[in-house]
Amino acid sequence: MPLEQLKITLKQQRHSLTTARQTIFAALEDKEPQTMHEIVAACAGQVDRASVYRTIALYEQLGIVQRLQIGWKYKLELSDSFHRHHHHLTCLKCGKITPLPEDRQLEDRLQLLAQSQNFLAQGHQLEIQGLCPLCRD
Amino acid sequence: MPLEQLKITLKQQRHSLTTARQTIFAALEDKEPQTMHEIVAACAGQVDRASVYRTIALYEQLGIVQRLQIGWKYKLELSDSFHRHHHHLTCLKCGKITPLPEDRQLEDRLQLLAQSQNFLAQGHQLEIQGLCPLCRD
DNA sequence: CTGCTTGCAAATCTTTTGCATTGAA
DNA sequence: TTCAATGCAAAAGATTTGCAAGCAG
Repeated sequence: MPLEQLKITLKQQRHSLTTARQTIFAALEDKEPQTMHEIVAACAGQVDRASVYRTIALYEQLGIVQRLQIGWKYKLELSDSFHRHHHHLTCLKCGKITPLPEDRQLEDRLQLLAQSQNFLAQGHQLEIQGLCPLCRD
Repeated sequence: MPLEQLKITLKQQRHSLTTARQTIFAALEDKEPQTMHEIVAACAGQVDRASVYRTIALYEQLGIVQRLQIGWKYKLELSDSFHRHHHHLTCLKCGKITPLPEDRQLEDRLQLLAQSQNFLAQGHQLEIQGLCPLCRD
């Protein structure tokens, strides 16, 4: 149960599980990556804008959410501990975001590339832009 | 000569090569990716903030510069027509950005992945985050 | 209870726009 | 000369902060 995992993660770092934090978590669960604006809207009437920002910052710090560059602006989604690690395809025409299935070969290659530069890789972000099946015609 | 290429690209789309545009181009040439703030600072006294924004927007539209998510904020650099296509490694500790050599195998894999979803890939962005050789110790 | 969280309002920072003026072709 | 491009100032939008009040543990 993902809510359970949220609770544990917060507890571990001595943060409390408030209703505002649950609301924001719920707004992110099982959704495509969203903009701050969308998250604030989703919590309208329940959580103040400032608290959304504060909570998202906390969640990023605790590795609960991750920020992605999707097209022009950044968007937010639950991180790999809550979703399976994945990347996205963005349609440049209609803006639709499609998750990519995990690809071992790709992941291994990235690890190797980092090593070739003597870097200790800890994470990565990838976005492929193009036209979705519907828009490519 | 890159300046020549800038001139041609602008002419083709019926845009003129002004001194402001040259200044901004020069500020981007042979540099690591920069924030808007840095570009504005680099042009201080020569080009107004508003013109920097307008010019960068034009350059993105014409494919002269590209926007990257580097760590927390986005940064800008000349695009692949002016630089060789590449990706970056970002050090999470010192913030240093290192370009990665082009990797055919990686690029092919990405193309294949997009195809598997019936997407027409037109571009992609990749950032690997980790610790650079100096900070990993 | 007690201190961490929140809401609210105000302050900052970033980006965009309107408009009169300037400059490239 | 002519219209696109620029500077300046003001508007709009996004994010952050101070502080008193509220809630979780």
